[in-house]
Amino acid sequence: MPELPDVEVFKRYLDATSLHQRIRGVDVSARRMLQGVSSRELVAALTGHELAETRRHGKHLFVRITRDGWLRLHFGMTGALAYYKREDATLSHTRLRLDFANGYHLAFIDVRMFGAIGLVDDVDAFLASQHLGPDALDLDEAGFRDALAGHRGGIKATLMNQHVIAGLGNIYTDEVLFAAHVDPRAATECLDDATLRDLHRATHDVLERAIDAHVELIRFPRSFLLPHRGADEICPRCGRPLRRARIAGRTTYYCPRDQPRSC
DNA sequence: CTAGATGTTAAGGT
DNA sequence: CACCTTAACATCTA
Repeated sequence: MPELPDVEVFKRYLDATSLHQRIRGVDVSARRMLQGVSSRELVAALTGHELAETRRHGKHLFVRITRDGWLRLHFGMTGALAYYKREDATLSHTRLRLDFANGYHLAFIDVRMFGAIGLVDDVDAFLASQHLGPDALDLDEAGFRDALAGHRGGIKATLMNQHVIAGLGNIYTDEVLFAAHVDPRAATECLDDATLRDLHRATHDVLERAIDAHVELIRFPRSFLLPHRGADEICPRCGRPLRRARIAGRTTYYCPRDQPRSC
């Protein structure tokens, strides 16, 4: 479920496993996922070089290749990384595999292939060209308020809009709204300063706690909404049934009693 | 067999 | 123009 916390965990995983090793071979097995780069160019850019550092912005992960260029990974709905030693092969749904000189492999796995693989010269230029908003964890309270200012849609749609703030998806937007007691159907423009302040605080708290929990459901705080997504679940705060609705085009869980803040 | 699933984007409607 | 919903992408699972 790659939203900001998941991608941050992938970043740390890659940092801990795959930096500073010579790339001996590259296998591109999903040409359709390549964006703005040919299979041949990607292989040439990686082969014989090393991964040197990583950057994350929202749901995008960038990996610098010595001496120049950055590999860009977007994880779509089902993307993930796997670092492993077994020679025998290819984990199913591997779309890009790097073979390191030490015998290990780094695989980018993506069942549904909604993710993307690219090569960029300049990360900041890429972010600007995509009109991506600031990373959700980089915003202070004033920046958060400024980012949301002027958006007339519903708060759920605004928070999920990557051009406004980068990193929140369906799951964590629900979690942030739940933490701040805000009705997901509320209009963004009518939220008062106190509510915006609490939404900002909730965004940081939720994302940081999710990263700390390593995005493993079992380790999430019991007070979170996430473990309770599903039919017939109850609000972990008030014990009443959660409501499931379609808001901003996505399945939304919220507590009608505990998330009253609106206009 | 069908419906729905974490993301993004284009297209069409109000 | 601003906003909303739907469909599409590819595949798996309940």
